[in-house]
Amino acid sequence: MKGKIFIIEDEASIVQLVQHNLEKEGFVVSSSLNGNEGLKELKKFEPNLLLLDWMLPDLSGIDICKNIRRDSNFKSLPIIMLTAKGEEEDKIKGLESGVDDYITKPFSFNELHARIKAVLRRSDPNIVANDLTFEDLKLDRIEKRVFRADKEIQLGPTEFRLLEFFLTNPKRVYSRDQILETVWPNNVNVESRTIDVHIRRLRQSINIKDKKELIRTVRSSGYSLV
Amino acid sequence: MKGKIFIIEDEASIVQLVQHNLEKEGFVVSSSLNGNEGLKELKKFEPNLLLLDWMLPDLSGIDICKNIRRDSNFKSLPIIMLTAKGEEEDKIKGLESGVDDYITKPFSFNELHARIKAVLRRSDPNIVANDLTFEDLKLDRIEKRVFRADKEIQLGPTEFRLLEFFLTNPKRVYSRDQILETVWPNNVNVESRTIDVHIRRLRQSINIKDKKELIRTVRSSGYSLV
DNA sequence: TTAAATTGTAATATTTCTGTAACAAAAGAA
DNA sequence: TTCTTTTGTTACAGAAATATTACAATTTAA
Repeated sequence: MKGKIFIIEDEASIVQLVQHNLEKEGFVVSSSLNGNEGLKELKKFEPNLLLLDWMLPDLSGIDICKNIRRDSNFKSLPIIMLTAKGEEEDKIKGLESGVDDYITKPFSFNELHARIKAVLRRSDPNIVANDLTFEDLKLDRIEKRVFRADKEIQLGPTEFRLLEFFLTNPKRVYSRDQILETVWPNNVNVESRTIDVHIRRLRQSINIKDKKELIRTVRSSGYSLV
Repeated sequence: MKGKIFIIEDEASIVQLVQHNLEKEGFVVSSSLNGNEGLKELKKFEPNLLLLDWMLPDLSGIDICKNIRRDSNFKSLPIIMLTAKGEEEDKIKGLESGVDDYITKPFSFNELHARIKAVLRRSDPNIVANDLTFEDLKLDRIEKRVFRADKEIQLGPTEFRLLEFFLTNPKRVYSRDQILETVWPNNVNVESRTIDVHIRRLRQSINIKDKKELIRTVRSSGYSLV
């Protein structure tokens, strides 16, 4: 999981291309072809970044931008504008609308990807970081390896995702529901008790003799990394 | 406990959906399907926020609104109107009826939740705050931890909720009934004396030698944080 | 194709929490 | 003071939540 990206763009071909490539990169992507609906879906989707077309059939990109900035829950949502050449870059550049970056069509996916990473790195480093660390725990997303005190640890895929999830927000307590929602593939129905078992497995793997327990149980609430 | 919300809305499906989700978020929720009764129940329930349908079978939303604003006990109760599309948003927007926000149906729960948080943040910051503090007492809702004079204190779930409850309104005296209503899960029947025991347990946990007692007993009324 | 690893669940064990009852103590009322 | 009401304290049994284990089914690797 490298974060969620929402796209509002009326050219279906662009959406398709970008969405497909981003998903290949590990992002969770959702999109809308028009402004009004997009705005609603976006708020439901709660992305970590928005790709926003400058010219839309109904609402203009700026209006959407303003709307988002006014909403306290999305005040700091990073936005990258997609503009067509000749759409007065200066205007956009100088805008007070609160855009984090913009890119001119046509663009290569690599170009876009680079910008996305750059913007996300600023706003929420954990989302794009290749390495997640916490105390003497280290997780390498590229090589899919986990280390505790420099000793490599073998984890199954689910335990890996589970640890990855905890590492993006250490200390925070997550309910079993929240864990299920983000660690398990969507619409998969697993018992909430199943999480206990995976927690147990994860604990067993990452715990080293004489080192402190890293996963805290918060009775009636969930688990957290400490 | 993240505060109490009352819903007056005649579409049972909406009520059910919203109520269920709000409860999952930790709010205590009560609702009514029509205006006249709703108004009565609301005043008994004493919510921190009201979700009010604009079009009701008996009373109109505006009438309810006016009634509430006339009642000195609820003059400043935050209200979010639920309107159907085409119900002349301008009118509502410009209204002097004293609505704090409004949302157009159909809406996503996330959208509603965001607005509720925004409105509550303005009217009663403690209800949605992540950290609650009072003197040298600190409660962290995200990490589910409690500190007294910077020393962490271990609390059971019920004691935690109890303290959380007191912290949202320090100094205020709460009757046992009020405490029961908001700290205990709905429709659970426990002896009112049970609260005494939990108060005792909470006291035992948060009291530090040489530090003053934080929970005050108000004979024949209840308890409060001082 | 076989062996090894991974997953979800159910069953069982263990821990921690809760509510109540019973009695003690304190505060008001008479 | 003495009686009455309310609150404090304690201990304990049952409940609830979590931990642990084993296992069958499935997926992946060899």
